[in-house]
Amino acid sequence: MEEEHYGNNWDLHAVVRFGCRRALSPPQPRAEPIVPPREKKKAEVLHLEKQGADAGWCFPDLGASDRAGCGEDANELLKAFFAPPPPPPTLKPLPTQQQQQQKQKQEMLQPLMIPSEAQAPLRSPTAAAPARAQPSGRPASGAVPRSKRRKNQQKKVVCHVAADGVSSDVWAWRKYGQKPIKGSPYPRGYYRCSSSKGCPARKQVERSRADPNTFILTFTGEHNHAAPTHRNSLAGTSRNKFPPPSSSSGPPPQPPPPSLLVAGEAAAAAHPSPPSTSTAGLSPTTPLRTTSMEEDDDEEEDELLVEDMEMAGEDDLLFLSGADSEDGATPMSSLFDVDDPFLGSPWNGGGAAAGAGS
DNA sequence: CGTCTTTGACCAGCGC
DNA sequence: GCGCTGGTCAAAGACG
Ligand SMILES: [Zn+2]
Repeated sequence: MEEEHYGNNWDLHAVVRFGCRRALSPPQPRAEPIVPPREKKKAEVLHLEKQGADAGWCFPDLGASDRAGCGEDANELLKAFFAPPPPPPTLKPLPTQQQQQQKQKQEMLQPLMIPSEAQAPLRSPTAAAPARAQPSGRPASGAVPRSKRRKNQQKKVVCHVAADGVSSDVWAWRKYGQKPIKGSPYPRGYYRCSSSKGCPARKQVERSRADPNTFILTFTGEHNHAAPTHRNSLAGTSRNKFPPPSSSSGPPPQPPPPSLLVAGEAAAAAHPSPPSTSTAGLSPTTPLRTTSMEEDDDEEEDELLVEDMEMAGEDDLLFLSGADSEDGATPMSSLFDVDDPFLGSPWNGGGAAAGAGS
């Protein structure tokens, strides 16, 4: 049930919105009561706002961002994540706390994130890192249980970034899942660090319901390896799936500036089409292959400026917000496909979207 | 050849 | 105790 609903809803909306992102920028009139009284727990979230990837992407440091200097700390952390040079391999299991997305949504609805009371002042002592692990139920699988994913105790860093920001990281991310979220018209994409096999770092990309132009990135886990100077995988990386000849989807994508790197997750999220892969990584030395995507109008969003970093004093989550940037064409490829295969957006030309489909 | 993407199904956690 | 949601895994397909 929900899926169907979501599918229809976010797909269309997403597609449409994105298509007109700039042209129409109506904040979604969706007035849904997204505030389920269900979740009210504690979560450690850091709220950071950022605009402009170039300005400085921020990466989450799940391990260190506690709440105390979240602002500066967070920034540094973020930077560290983004910056390939100094990657401290020291990662420790971070305490984890989970947050409720619905709550996030609420915050997003607000003009900026307000950490204040919105977040609950709770926190847990530190739990051991989740470390995803094995499927618990699945027959043969790995060795770790699906993870002890505690829904409530995972430290996550949430960043709001423009579409381009989504793909701005030095790490390569591989998409391992996508699901519609109940309070959001848009689906959430789940990405894992593909730079290292055992890297527990995970990234969730979701389109902001309030600002379709903005993406909400949630980082969980820390990288246990240095930033990749160059992705390990070259092969299937940037796969761009262009839409079929039919359609119009618009002009071909423009070459994204090398500044960003990373592919575009946002693209996917926002645009249905393209490539997928969020490859990212790529350091300045590495050319990014990423893909291109086809963005119709917004290709220019790439700069993230950190506008405000507000850390919720007690939030366990780090919120970064990137407003929409407008410069930069960041190719996003597959963050989450908002395009959804079900709807097939016109952008893609009919469905080519995502690609897929398989 | 290798990697990544996509989709479906399962499981776990949480809330009521 | 049940139901709901979210998160992850796995398989197949596709692309570079
Ligand atoms: Zn990693």
